[in-house]
Amino acid sequence: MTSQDVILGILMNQSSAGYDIKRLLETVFSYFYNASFGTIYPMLAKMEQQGLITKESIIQEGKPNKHVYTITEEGRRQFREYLNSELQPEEIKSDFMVRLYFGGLADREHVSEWLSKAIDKTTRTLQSLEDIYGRLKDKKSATQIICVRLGIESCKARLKVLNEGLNDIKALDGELEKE
Amino acid sequence: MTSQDVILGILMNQSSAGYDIKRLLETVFSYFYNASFGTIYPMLAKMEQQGLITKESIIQEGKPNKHVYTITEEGRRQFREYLNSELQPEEIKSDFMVRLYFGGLADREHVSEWLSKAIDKTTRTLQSLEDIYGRLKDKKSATQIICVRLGIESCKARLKVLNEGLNDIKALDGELEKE
DNA sequence: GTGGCCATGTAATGTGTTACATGATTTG
DNA sequence: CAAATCATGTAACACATTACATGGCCAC
Repeated sequence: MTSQDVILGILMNQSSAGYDIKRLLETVFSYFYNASFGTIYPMLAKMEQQGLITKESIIQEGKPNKHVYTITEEGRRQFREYLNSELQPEEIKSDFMVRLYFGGLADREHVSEWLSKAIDKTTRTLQSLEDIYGRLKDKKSATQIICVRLGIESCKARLKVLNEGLNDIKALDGELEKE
Repeated sequence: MTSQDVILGILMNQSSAGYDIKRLLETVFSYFYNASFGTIYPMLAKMEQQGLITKESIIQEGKPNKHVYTITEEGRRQFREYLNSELQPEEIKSDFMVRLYFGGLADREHVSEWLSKAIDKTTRTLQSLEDIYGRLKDKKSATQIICVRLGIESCKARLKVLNEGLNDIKALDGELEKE
């Protein structure tokens, strides 16, 4: 899976401009995918050249002009090819988990701070996923519901362990202060 | 966090060769980090040049020779600097979740296959994390236990939703066959 | 005798991020 | 009046993967 496949998938459902694609990625996709403008805009230009999408310039008042891209038949074919291709393993790069693993080498203050930040972030992610779930529960496809539920349940499980972990670390701090 | 930080962290605990580092990453780290030989070997060479680590050649019989690297004081300083640096957000790239999101555009057979594969993989990951947990529960630091428990509970939550999801999809298939 | 494990390394390639450049409009 | 939002795009850079090259030993 590359950014091209993701963009094609989005355009399968509705024609969009690069800016809109970024917005969508930031909201719904942020839990499992991300791409910057520096990826999206050059990729859209490349895809247009290859005939996977067509560009339409929309002149807006009070706002910059938009380039709305629409998927072509060739683009649809390419997307179907992606769906038929081999499923790729998940790629994760978690600074937080790496630090936790090496946590024995860090001060307890640092560890507490990392845990607190992870709790904050996970809480916010959970909130946003639950919002999405509430809004889309009856409208969206079965697989999108599974997708959002996966995020929600993962966040909940994560929060449980994170909170217990933070308590454990703080308990260790308490013991030390007594001595 | 770059591969350099991870390698330094590993070498903080024990001197290792590139091959051993890869092995370790594949087992314990695989849930939240990964690096290929093409990253590890050039990085070790670069780090030696910069004086962060020292190389010792071990001549082995019946096996190829090994280059065992040991962290220097400068390397330790550099690693502490990493622990003091700003926590970086998690990076995830999940082909599986992307496909699920676009699942409405795919055949139900494909979706079932993806879910089954995800269930298999998660089950195996859970198994390996529980093995690690069993072995290290009493030996390792509090933060490493949190780290492994995060993986275990995430996998369990994931499995629950995946199994429910697969049943839902199969139920839809059943309905269709009746018609 | 084929394939897998041990063990290191290089080069080509792919892919993506960050920072910069531009500029009008709206919101606090 | 500063900052965010809308909107597009480029160029330099960082970083990593894949495939290749080498080669002995061991198990099936």
